[in-house]
Amino acid sequence: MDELDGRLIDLFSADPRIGVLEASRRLGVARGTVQARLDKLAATGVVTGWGPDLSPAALGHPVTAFLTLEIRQETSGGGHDAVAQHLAAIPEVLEAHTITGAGDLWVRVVARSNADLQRVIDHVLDDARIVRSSTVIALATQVPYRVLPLARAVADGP
Amino acid sequence: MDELDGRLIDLFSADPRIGVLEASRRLGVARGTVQARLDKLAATGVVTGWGPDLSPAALGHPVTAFLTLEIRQETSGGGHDAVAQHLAAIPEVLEAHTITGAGDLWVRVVARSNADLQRVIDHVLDDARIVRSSTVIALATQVPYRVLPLARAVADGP
DNA sequence: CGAAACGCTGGTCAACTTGCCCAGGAGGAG
DNA sequence: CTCCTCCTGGGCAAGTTGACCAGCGTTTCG
Repeated sequence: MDELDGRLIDLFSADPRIGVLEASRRLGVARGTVQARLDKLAATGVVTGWGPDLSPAALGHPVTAFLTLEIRQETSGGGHDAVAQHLAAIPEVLEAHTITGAGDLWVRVVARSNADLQRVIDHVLDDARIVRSSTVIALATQVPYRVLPLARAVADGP
Repeated sequence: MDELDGRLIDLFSADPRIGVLEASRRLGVARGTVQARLDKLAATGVVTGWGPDLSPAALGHPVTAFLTLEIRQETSGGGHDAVAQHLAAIPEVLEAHTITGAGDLWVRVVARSNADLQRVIDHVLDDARIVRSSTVIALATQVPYRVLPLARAVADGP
């Protein structure tokens, strides 16, 4: 991940349609170099995919909420994984992580409206292993999700 | 956003390199149709981009944490935006939203290690408008970020 | 009912890009 | 010094793209 990789990612993030040849022209390097760098970035896992970025809002789900779930402590284990499976089956669940604290789970959900959010939450909580939950609603996005600045910082060196 | 759009997004998510022609072959529709659908999906904002997906972990930042910030109440307003600008300047800040509750801000950060996380948090809190903060560290990802299931649900109808 | 609008098909065309190959040069490591 | 890695610049066949077009079935609307 050197400075050329940084400029390469910058370029493709700003203009993903350009293709390898055009990128090599803009960066002033040979086409083979661009191909090799892209292959390496994919091989090292820095670039995980080129799929389309989807907007939940444009899909009719403009409401985002964060749920914090408390999971029943079980000596048999597997409680987390079982709940995770339950969550993964709900399309409105976009993301879920275990977090520090008393065996808690953090979940990002979206919904069509505040009323619809109630339905989604009910669906999420429909699992006996969930003991308690709290909900906060995201009002506005101050910083949209982004990794590019981090990539720049890493590429431009410490 | 009908069923064909759903299959189209599915296809390009699973195999972004295929191109319009190959997609039309696999879906059994004319090439012009695929082009028109993709144009429309982009025009309606459902597909916001085709940029490379970057992995913070592969960039050397495997530690994810969520910060909840309490912002000083100001009658002059603009406190949120000013803090947002402060946050946007920090590469390790991947995302920030205002949330319900007492004027709070929710922030996602990454760091190179738990020790490095301290440095990042210090950096985030270096703003006089931030009154209080709490931190939780993400231990494991139970459900990775995804929008595809939601897109399928929307496409396949209510 | 009839007409217009719309979306899809299946075809053409030139221009471009891709994937793959190669030999050679520059720079660092042993 | 020599090996090794990376980058360059070139060439090739095959494939893809973007832009068109006429035709046709369906839906919408006056």
